[in-house]
Amino acid sequence: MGELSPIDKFREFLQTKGERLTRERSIIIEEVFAEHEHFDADTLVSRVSSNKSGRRVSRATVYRALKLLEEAGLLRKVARPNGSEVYEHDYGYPQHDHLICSKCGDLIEFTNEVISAIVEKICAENSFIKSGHRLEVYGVCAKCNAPPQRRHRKLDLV
Amino acid sequence: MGELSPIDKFREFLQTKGERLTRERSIIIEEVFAEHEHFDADTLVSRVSSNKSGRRVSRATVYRALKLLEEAGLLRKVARPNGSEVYEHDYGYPQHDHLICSKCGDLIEFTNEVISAIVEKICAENSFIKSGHRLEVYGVCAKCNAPPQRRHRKLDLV
DNA sequence: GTTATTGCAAACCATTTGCAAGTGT
DNA sequence: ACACTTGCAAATGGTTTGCAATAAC
Repeated sequence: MGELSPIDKFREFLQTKGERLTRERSIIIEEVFAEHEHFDADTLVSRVSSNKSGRRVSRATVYRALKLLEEAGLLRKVARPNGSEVYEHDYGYPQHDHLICSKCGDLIEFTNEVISAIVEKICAENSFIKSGHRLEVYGVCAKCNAPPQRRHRKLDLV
Repeated sequence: MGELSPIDKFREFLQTKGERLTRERSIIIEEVFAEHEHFDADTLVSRVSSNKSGRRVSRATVYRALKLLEEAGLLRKVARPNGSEVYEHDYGYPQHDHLICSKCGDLIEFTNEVISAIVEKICAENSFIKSGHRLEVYGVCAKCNAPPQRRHRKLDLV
């Protein structure tokens, strides 16, 4: 069985709900899956506004589509580095968690099977039916934590 | 060295910032530490409004105080079961994480040292200076997942 | 043709903020 | 006295929604 492409998965999802794959939704999903990186609603709104097709998609429609994409299992919210939620692909990508830099806002992904296993065990012990988890580690990334770098380092050589 | 009470810890914190322990802040911290349970800003607002002393504390002041209590290390945000953030005591309580029931909104605490250890290791590997973490497990708790209980079970015995 | 979807602008909701009056040290 | 804090009401900012026009099936 070949894996469905995101858009086909979405089409399938919409069909089971009696909803429609509109031009706007196609544009949105195309932008969302153009690259595998984290994004927030606002960023997506500007990306679909400057869309090559010249067609604009309203903010409201983007928000409505994001909700559907989450429901469909194509996206998931993973963090809120600066207040607003950040999404990432949740279709065809392995489970992972994030280190969140409080200075630059960067998300660093990591995977760890042991954590997942422990979470499973804890759920079992509590008769808790897990649907997912989110592990966010806060702190400062290596880059931001580097010693105050000499500015204009090249000048030292002059 | 005896542990400071929350209010003493707060007083100390305020002093180092050149800020004051006002009546309003005292009322708030008393309410916050009256019992060890999760709460959100809105709940706290109503609790300090129906305060026994008859004195009201405004919503703005509660929000300002919550921010200070977090800064002081007395409170931490732990989850957002229904959108709004939930606080809990973070002074004198051991590190733990939560199972979050999507039906009843309950938070079930659990502790696991292995998870903390793994998180430490991952941070080290990434030269990430950790300040804290938050592990939220989503799903349905045992209570909500129970088979639709016969209503009025006692009637069976009649 | 019927029903879902869009864009707009207004509504929402939690949280934050400016400011004048009040309070802690 | 002085600087910090309060309450109020208005502002904010991200997200949602009612509705008439429009598009998918």
